[in-house]
Amino acid sequence: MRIKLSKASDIGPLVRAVRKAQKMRQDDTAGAVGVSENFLSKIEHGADKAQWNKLFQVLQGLGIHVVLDLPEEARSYLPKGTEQS
Amino acid sequence: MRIKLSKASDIGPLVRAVRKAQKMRQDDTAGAVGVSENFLSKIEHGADKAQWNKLFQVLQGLGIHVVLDLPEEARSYLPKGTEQS
DNA sequence: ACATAATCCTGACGATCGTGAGGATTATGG
DNA sequence: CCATAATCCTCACGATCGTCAGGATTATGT
Repeated sequence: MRIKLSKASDIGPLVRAVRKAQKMRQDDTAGAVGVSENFLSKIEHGADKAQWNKLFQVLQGLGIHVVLDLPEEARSYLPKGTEQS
Repeated sequence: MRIKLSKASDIGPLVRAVRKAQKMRQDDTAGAVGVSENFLSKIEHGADKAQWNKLFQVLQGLGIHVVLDLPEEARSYLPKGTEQS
């Protein structure tokens, strides 16, 4: 299921949906993923100033893949060995 | 052109590739997007602790779309009105 | 090789983060 | 309706950010 973000804060509700689907509490997923419960709570509510690595950590922990859709013209400037998908 | 991120820092080189494809200097894109040249430089080199909103700001400015790929089970927990793609 | 452009690096500053702990508030189910 | 779970909120603290300014380093083109 692929969803395009239109605002930085759009990521929050998606995180929550996936956690709910996992039948987990903020408490455990936070622990399992390695962030504070406070942090996860703020994220789910759309806090958009979080640090990218922490946020990515949460996404990975929940099994959410991040895909970037970039203009075709950029292809030739990509570092070699860049994976598709 | 879709690329899946495997590390948080993977985003950097992609930003650079798109900027190059635009024939722009860090200087201008930074200005156009509303961040410092220093910030953009660090991002392109894989700085992963940047704030998500600033980073997203750069992606948007460059025309890079962010797509989240989440498990199908999460569908029913999504807030209504969630856009696909 | 040279001159200039473009990028990178460093340090300092104010602003903001993420965490932990504690208490309020809201859901859940018996 | 009540008890408990789950989530949220607030505060203070140390850590880190993003910006600016300046100088170094690396690319580019002639």
